Amino acid sequence: MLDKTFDPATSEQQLYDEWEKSGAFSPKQDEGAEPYCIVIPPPNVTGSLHMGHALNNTLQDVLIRFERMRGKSVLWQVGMDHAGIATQMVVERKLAEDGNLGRRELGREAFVEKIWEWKAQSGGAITKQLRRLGASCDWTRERFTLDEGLSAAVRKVFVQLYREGLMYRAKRMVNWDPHFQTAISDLEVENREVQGHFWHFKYPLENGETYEFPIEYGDDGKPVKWETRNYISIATTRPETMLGDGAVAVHPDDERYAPIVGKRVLLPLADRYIPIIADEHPDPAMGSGAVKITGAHDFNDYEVARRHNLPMYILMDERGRMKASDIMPEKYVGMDRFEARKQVVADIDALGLLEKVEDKVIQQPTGDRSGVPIEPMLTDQWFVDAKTLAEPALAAVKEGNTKFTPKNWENTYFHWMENIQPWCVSRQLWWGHRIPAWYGPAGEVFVAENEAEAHEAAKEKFGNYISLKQDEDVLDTWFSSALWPFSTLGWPDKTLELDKFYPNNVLITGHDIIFFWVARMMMQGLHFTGQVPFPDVYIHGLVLDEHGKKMSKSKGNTIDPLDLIDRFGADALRFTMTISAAQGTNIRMSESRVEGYRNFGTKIWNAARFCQMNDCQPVAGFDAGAVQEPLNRWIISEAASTAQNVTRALEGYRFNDAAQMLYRFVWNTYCDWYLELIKPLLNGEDEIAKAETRASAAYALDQALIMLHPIMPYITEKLWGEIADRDTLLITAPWPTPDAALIDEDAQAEMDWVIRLISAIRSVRAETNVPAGAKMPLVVCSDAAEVAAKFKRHGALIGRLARAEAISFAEEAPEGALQTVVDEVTYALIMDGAVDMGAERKRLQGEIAKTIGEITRIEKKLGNEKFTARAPVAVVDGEREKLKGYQAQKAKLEEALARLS
RNA sequence: GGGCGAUUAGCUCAGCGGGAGAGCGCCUCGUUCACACCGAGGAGGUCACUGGUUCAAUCCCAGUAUCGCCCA
Repeated sequence: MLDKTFDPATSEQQLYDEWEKSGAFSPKQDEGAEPYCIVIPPPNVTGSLHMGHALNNTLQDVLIRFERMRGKSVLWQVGMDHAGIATQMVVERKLAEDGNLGRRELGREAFVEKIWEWKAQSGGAITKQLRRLGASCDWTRERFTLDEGLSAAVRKVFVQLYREGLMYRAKRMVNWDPHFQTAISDLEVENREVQGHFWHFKYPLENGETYEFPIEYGDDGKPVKWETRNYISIATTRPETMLGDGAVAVHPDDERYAPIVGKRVLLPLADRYIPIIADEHPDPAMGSGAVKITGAHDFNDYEVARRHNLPMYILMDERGRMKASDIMPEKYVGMDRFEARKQVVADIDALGLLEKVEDKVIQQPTGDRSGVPIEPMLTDQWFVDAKTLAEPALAAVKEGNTKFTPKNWENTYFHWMENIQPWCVSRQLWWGHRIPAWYGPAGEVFVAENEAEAHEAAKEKFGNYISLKQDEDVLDTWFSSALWPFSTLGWPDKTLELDKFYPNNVLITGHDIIFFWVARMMMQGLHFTGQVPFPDVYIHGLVLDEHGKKMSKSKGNTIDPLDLIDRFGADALRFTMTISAAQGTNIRMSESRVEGYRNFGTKIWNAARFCQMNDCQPVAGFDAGAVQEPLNRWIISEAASTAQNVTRALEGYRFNDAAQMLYRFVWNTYCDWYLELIKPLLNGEDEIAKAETRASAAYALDQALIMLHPIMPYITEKLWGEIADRDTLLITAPWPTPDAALIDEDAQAEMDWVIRLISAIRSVRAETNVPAGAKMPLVVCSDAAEVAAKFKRHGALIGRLARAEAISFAEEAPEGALQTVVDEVTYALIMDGAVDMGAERKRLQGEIAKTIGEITRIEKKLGNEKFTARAPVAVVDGEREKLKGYQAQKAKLEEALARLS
């Protein structure tokens, strides 16, 4: 006998181990089975399970389990990425906490050794947590981006791109993170709004020259008043960069400055002369309309400087400290950039050149990991020619070889791909794939898959052995992640797995990852395999808190999925995620929701318990199509149409619909009605009907367990095992095959009538305050044979569920009875005590009013000639039918009311 | 500034050209032998606003307002 509730804590671990041991997580070896593969978006080796992971992996697991049950050879390829910056940060911090030598003191080799030690001990916590969620991924094939095989793939890709001219080293503007002292890609930069200042400086014109500057304008927009100026006014949010200015730019159409374009100003503090140039970049409406140009420290200025061949002065070192150079005044050398900012402002002020300071909200580029302001800087880095790689990737989506669901995310993808910038892939870190480039004594570059090949190349060039030095830098983590859909399957080797599981079937991820992942995997996948990595991309929403705010540690509004699993079980969390995952919507996570779906689990648990108590055991060889009782034909029919709908929903990534339909089937159909309706049969005398009902109840429960399994794997597997001895675990049980023959519309219509009749009687009783336990004689006011036949079949259970007794037939309702109308037949309930006639009258009047409302609406519609002429015949006929029904109902209700008076 | 999305019951959200739905919450009743993590019944909505298309609009189109996200 089952307990009253399922206890996740005592069962989940055991069930998971059982699945894993059974080998169900690995693709089944069956030549005939269609392959199905999802590759996990690799979580970060430092990461732990958060709500986003819980959602992402729940949806993947739902599909994986669904397809596995459909008999496919299923692979959920799992693994982690090495997360260059994040991991290096974690380990450095840990070394510091433990009072060890720092990274630089340790040296590269020893430090990397420490990271591997850390990974062995505490890395990959998330893989254990994915198990708790119930993720049925193939752990035997777990991969890590720094595995030998995947590293070889990275080297091969690098070398090939280099040889094809799609990978190059260049001096370009990059986002420099002074905290980690590395370049990062623009995707790793967040623009944060911060309160800053707008400093207005005066740059004096050379040789004391002057010009007339308009300061007042008339109604026609023309200047009416001027002042004589011997300076140009510029405004900046970053005063320290003025030391590296190469020019002042004004818009070519800006008449205010036309007289001084081409002249020079003295750059204060630096004591250099710089030109005033005309360029489209400055916005005349912003500030003074004149912009200082610091080519080496601003992306826009860099473009201007290139157009005008301006010198670009690098002002800072890798930590963001002002560094010594020809143009750097001695006093600032060594100052931190923010200290230098204060000093520059003070010094300009001292020269009388500080015009004013405004408060201004500025968009501060910030390192998403370090949290410090990013310094745009001109440095030597390796870049991928993303624009060239993007072309086929763009075309693949345009042509529909890869489709996004929901489709509107394709716009985001297109926008990014069409405006793609060279991808900076080198990182000044130690943890990652070291760049396979070696340098000769004069900086000659030899790119090769290993050192020996580099030496060979060098020897060929120089004719003798020379010593080479490998590039110190490593590659962006996402460079290796981009290869994940095929590198994990063995590429570049031609493996069986690659042949079978590439392209993957679908990528499931959040929209914030479209750029990081989807775009780059599309580019690399197409370039190196000639095929899209996946035909489908499903983009799910974000998990927000109850108030619709993004969860973040700093806000303190995070909910820990593991905590929810502890309290409500993994199934409850998974069901919540699944039923909330409507396409194109975010998910607000609230505990009460999870609790509610835990209750849903308990509901099906108790339905199984009821079956167990009533000997409803699955019967071997049960033929659902041969069942006789309408009740049983009905539940089988409902199960079959649910199966059809759930299958279609999952095939179309409509997760919420699938969950919703299952919820309704289990709770509203099976538990609320079917189990109640079969009670009289189970307690009855008809042994044949009883046996059929027991088998049908067990069959329908099995169907529910099978279909719920992808969403709620634990509780369903547990029940599956508890209910009967099985040939297979539920995880590998067959998914229902669609069978239209099982759908019996007659049985559905008949049971629908039973349910409506019972509901109507219950409603009358409740609204007229009939005591809940009272049984009332029921008079059916009809002489139709059809009605009598239905009562013959279902009278007993109607009597039981509606608390009616002594069912009789008559032409008219007796005086003083409660009455209700169902399908144009009046039903009278005889009350032996005093009936609350006032309540009854009011109730009937209400029903009549409602019916009249419907009649009026339809009459108006049918009265419209254009409607009858232009609307489809079926619709018009349908309306006429409805009208007739309502009219008959109104008549019956009015009769009933009349009898009361 | 550009793009995308949202606005439906007290709350959280589905639906999307022909009778307004769910969960939670609320009210009334009920411990009848699966389940109080329950059952029965009920109240509650000019589907943001303004126009347009259509025989018919919560749904399609345009605009407005408010909110959110992304990009510059």
